[in-house]
Amino acid sequence: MRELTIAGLARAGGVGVETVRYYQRRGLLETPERLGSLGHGSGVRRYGEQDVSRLRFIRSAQAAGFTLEQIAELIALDATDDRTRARELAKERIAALDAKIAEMKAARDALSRLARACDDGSGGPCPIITAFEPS
Amino acid sequence: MRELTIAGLARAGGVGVETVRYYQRRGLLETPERLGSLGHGSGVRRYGEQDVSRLRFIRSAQAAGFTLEQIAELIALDATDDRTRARELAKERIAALDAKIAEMKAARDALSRLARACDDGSGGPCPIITAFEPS
DNA sequence: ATAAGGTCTGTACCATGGTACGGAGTCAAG
DNA sequence: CTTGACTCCGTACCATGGTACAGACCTTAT
Repeated sequence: MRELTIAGLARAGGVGVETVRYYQRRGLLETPERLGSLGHGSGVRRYGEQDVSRLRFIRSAQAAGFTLEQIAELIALDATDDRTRARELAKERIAALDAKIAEMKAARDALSRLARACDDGSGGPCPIITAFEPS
Repeated sequence: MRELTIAGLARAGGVGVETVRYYQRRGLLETPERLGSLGHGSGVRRYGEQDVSRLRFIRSAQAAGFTLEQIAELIALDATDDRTRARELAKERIAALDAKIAEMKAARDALSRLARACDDGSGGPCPIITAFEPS
């Protein structure tokens, strides 16, 4: 454990080094002490499994639509045991996610209709703008 | 037709006046001539049904994940009859949408698991970060 | 022991999608 | 014919989530 340099951590999380540093600045990832090979405290930072899983969590939570600020709260929350708040945030996000998913499905269907209408075979119109009008 | 002022158009589209102007600057909405009550060309711009439906289209397309730049292309495309390109864009976006929807469903399920785990009833743990790990 | 390549810090810059504001002009009601 | 609300225009500013240096330092292989 604690064997990765920042580049390794970034690779493991599928992000760039600068992004890791950015998350550190935002308080989403820790910035461990710089450890020299002889303990003189001015070496390089090392990261381990904890950090990798935290980084992956950040990416997943982003995919779930949480902002970085909310993710910071989730991480803080993970350390405490405030189940009530955790559930609250989860439920809020589930509702938002459900709404967004429905919206995207509707958009998907509109696009699907559009693609079919604009098939070269049919001689009909291919009206992009009206394709999104409430059908 | 062509009876709305910019505030009316904005209201009809559910956006702010500044947003309408922004879309005009981006070339997504037209900026008609300023018409004075006596035709002296220095009055106020008026907007009609076309503009409203265009504005609504912009919002829907945004919900579908198109960027404003892509939306500009869609609008331009709507005027031409390039069915091939229209289909292409639609299909691209459908694929992206499908991927995103799947991702969001996965996130939703992770959150759902989390909310259940953090139910006050269960005495178990309420581990936010690990809730997102590939189950 | 030196050179190459990664790290660290600070700061600057970027794209996207707005939002705000000052100052001048215009319109509509009283 | 004034007053208040709205419009127009230009420009500045904002939040979010990064991305990109430069210059100094550290580590590692040769």
